[in-house]
Amino acid sequence: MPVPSPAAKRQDTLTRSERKDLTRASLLQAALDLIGEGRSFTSLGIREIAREAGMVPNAFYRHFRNTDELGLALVEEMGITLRRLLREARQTGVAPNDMVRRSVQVYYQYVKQNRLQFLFISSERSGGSRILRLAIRNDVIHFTNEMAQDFRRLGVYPDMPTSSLQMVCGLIVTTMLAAAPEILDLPPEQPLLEQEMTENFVQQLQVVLLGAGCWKEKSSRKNIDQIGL
Amino acid sequence: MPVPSPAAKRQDTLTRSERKDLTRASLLQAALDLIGEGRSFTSLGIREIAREAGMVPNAFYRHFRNTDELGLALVEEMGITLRRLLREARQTGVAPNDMVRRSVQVYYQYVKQNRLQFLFISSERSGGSRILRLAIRNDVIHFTNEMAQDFRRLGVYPDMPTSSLQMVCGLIVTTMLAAAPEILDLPPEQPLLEQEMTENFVQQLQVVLLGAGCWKEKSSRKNIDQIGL
DNA sequence: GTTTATTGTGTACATTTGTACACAAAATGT
DNA sequence: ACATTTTGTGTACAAATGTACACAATAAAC
Repeated sequence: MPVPSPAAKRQDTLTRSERKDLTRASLLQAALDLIGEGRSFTSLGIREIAREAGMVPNAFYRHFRNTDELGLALVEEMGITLRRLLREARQTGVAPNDMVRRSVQVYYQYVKQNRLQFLFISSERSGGSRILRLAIRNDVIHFTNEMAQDFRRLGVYPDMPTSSLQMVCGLIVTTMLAAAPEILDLPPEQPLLEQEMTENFVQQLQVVLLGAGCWKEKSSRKNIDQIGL
Repeated sequence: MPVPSPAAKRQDTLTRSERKDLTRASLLQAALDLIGEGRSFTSLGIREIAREAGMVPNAFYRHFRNTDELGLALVEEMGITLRRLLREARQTGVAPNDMVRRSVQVYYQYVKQNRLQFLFISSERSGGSRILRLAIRNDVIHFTNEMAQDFRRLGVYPDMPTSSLQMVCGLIVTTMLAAAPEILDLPPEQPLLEQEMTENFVQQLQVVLLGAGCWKEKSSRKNIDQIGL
């Protein structure tokens, strides 16, 4: 196995697997582009994707066995996008007063910047292929758990048991993900609608966070989780 | 225009438009059945639906111009289903102590009973066709507003301004709708998973309702809705 | 330097799709 | 009673699709 100076790949020509990865990436991008043009992933065909990627239909099979497999690759890509979001959110910190509003703005920008990926998971999260759906749901659960860990590290709701923390984060994530398609459908350059929606979103998250605070109290007041509102 | 004794339609043969409505309904049902078999509405074709309904492809055009139009009819059907849910929930009353848990159980049963419709809106709410998406979103908004009116009538959060009430109901509806696909994907006859999921769902709604209570106080403490958690 | 494995191309074919057109039956309007 | 409209059928066809097979180029392995 040569591994010819891995830092400096050959000046002009790339190694085979590098090129393969490139065309593979262009297939993924082609699928995303088609989604961006309003087509839904579930209704995409092999030929369509290959055509958009500028290759002959059969080339598709060199990379994926069917569209579902390509979808799974997109889900994986989405996973790292979500993890990056969480990392950026972590750096934003938790201290300032209107942290919720800031986080919402960050998220808003993030959704718009990664438009195609959010379009994809928004529609496939409860859509077409069961395999994709479960894969996405899995990623969302991971995301939720990481968020809960962050809350714990940052000392948000320090007295709350981990399971409740996860439950609350699940609620937050649900709200976030539900906001994504509305953000994406918003007509561009409409600062009024934009602000209205953002404000609504902020308020909803504040309600959740306030509720989590009360929940903690109630749950510790009676040591059983049957609070019976 | 005869209108031949509208209460007693002709014994054996039905009027023309009645039969038309029947086949139309069978087209709608065929689409739902296909969805129930795991196919996604966006990827359904005219021929496929007509075949499932047991008619020749062209007959489809006597009722809908394309699949989107059929989708809109399904959305309309869904609208009355949602309204019925709200009516039943109203009759359940608001008084008892663990009302949330009861409501969740009612909703859970309702989703399972109207499985196909919830499958449909769950996947098309952020899926394929923009027209469908907006139609569904519109229905959801109506549903949310009716729920807010009910809250007002029943005296829940009496001091809360209407706009905040709508915001809170939006959060509840989001949570409800997000729960639907998970309910539908649950393997049948698994009371443990079922109970776990229900419990999580109950807790999330309790957090929201608790938060709405705190929100009211905070919002009236400072008369501006910029509370800055 | 020769062999082999990999990646992409071209051709091919059976299926399926949307839709157009002409037609049949039968209910409705007059 | 007759003419018309409505609703569903049958045939037809161009276009698109998934996939199989044989090939070309070329990087990788020996």
